[in-house]
Amino acid sequence: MAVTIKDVAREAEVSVATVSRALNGRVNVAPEVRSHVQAVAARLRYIPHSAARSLITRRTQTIGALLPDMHGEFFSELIRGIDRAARAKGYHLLLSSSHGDADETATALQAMLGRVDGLLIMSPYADPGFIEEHLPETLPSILLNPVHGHTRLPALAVDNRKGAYVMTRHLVNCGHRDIAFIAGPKGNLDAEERLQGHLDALHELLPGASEQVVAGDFSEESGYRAGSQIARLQRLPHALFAANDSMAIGCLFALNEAGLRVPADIALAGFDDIPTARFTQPPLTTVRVRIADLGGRALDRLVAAVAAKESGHRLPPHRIQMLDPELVLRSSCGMHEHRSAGTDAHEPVRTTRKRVRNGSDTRMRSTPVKPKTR
Amino acid sequence: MAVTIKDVAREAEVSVATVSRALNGRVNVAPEVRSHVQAVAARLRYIPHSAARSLITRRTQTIGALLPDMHGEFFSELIRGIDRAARAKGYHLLLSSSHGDADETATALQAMLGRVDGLLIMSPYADPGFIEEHLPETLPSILLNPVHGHTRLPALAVDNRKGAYVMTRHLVNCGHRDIAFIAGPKGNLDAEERLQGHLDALHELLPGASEQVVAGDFSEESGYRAGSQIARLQRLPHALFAANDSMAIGCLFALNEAGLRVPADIALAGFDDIPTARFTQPPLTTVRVRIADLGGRALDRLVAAVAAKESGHRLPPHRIQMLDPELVLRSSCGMHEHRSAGTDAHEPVRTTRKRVRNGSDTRMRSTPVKPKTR
DNA sequence: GGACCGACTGTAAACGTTTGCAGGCGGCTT
DNA sequence: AAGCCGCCTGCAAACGTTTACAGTCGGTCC
Repeated sequence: MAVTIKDVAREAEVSVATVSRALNGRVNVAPEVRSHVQAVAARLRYIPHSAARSLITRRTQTIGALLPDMHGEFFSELIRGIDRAARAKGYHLLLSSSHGDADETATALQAMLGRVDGLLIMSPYADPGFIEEHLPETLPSILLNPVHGHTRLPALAVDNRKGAYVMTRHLVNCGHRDIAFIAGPKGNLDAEERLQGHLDALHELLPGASEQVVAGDFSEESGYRAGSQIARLQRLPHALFAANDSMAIGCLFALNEAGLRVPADIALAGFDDIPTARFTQPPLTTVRVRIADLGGRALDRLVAAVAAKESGHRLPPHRIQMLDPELVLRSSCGMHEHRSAGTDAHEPVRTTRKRVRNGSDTRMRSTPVKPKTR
Repeated sequence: MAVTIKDVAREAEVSVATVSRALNGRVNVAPEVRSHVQAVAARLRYIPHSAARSLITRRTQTIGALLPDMHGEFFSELIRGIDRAARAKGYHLLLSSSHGDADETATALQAMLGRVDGLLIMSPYADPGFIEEHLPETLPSILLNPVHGHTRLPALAVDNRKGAYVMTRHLVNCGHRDIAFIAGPKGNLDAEERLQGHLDALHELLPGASEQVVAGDFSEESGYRAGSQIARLQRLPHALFAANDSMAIGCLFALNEAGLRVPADIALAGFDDIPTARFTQPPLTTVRVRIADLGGRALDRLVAAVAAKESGHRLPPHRIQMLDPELVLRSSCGMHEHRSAGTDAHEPVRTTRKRVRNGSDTRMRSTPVKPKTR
């Protein structure tokens, strides 16, 4: 049916071996033969059968991405980063997302196993036991956003703790002394790390301050509930730090409804910098995660691992690489009313600022910008 | 290296043929033999080599998705729809997105060719010439959001025209007589269809009304510019209809800056229902596109085409299938001030309303809700 | 002029599966 | 008791590539 290498060989009056060599850019094929073969292949619209090739070469030129059920900008940015990097390296991307539970994730993983050279895994269920159970030792894999205890796999993660720490420090620097935290779901690692970062900063910078943690689950509704609850308190906190932007936005609704003005009556900050954060009233101060970068770097590292395996080299030691998030200062934190952001300038890590398109953002990076590798 | 079917056969003391039949659920294998083989395969952690299988079966169980450079919710929803449907049908998803120009798209397409059973194409460059040039006749494919003249391929598209028509009709029903339109980029099909739908409604419902079309390019900035320009007019239109939400939001900023109140001074509507639309002040009336549905249906149809091809059936005639968008009524259109939404009830198509979570949305569907197939 | 060498090309094996075909074996029918 | 039939199993070919190895051919060196 389809045209194979044999058809090309017959038509070009050479052997299949020569066709293969000519088309794959091997040396040892006469230039005129090569161009002739290429011409014939193009004329016949020859498409190599990648399965046959994979069978003999034992590589698929495909990496798999196993992702959780995600929405919006976070998902699209992550994919963009992975996809771009994959194409740059000549790999295809096999995607499996939207897994609701551990079983689904396991099934999806199993289904990918024969078909990929490496695996990028981002999953709340990918704990060491799960990995041990379902992932062959020999398949190069990278974990994204894990820190699920320790696994044998290398990992890349956003430094949630540092991000939350820096935000809380910023709030303190703005003059807020009484800071409440709206937490994410119990058992969610991101949520717990953010809480921890907040508490660390609190204890360190405001010794003796009481911990005020309100429950939430990352949903807008839970933010709304937390906001209403807080608005009813006798003694209002100075500032609210929500573990993600969605909750911050829900909270903002509740505060508005209660007649409280942000940031005049109470300051507010979020985490993630979802696009909507720029458009709330007032615009939301938050923590930005460079998501596309996260995906791209993960892929680059995975490809390196695949290459290392094939050339028989020992893989470099499994490291967990942390990506620093950056503070995005808008007006909801009240910094312009209490103290200028300059207060943060005494922090030990170097900071950079730049004006961006919107005009109302001020970004601060907590570490020097690294030059892009490659 | 890896464990193959032969290893399983040797270990289970049967032939490879029996292993194959046992594992693939063929009939004609004794129950006890089957379970024994399964046990051995599991113990050995046997993973079938999918390339070898593809080679002989001539199917990859993979469909490719060729997508343009997209951001945010639209992208993630589309992928979600496709991914879910693919998994339900037992197909893998090979993704290639973020293509900036026709050459890049062609390269990505070529790279997919040997590896997929079918192709889902959404690309501004996928015109009939491009298709003819790069896509083999024999590969089942479906176009998403095209209507690029006519191609030999079946297609699924959002009915931009109808959506814009219905929105303009709604604005007219709200009492607005003087409606300006902020257009999308020239040459963009979505943009042109939306403009056309608006103009159709205008001419039909307000005969003799003058066309007021302001240029834009779908970016927030262009919406802002359009808004400033309109705010400076001697005679303000009653309503503004932006060809997408981003421009509507930019425009809203400009109107606010100019001291105009929405909807009291001027009504505003958008298109797409991006998440941010719920959070603007006032919340934005817009047109919702059920994107995940679009992706899911496209995949279902593609799989049907693949199956048809394999069973040798003639494919059903290539149809373009239109998906109706739905009106999302919030307060920016001023409907509650001029006329109640009930005015729309005389429209010929059936409408349904429901309260949604947010409490401030009223959705109207312009056609009856179809039961989910399967 | 013969041996050797280098550049190129062809032959054939191998990759891991699926599946058509044939054969074995037990039980049932006549 | 012989034949038949149906269930189950094994043998071996085939899928389309890549690549080790062998071979051809013309030229160069002694």
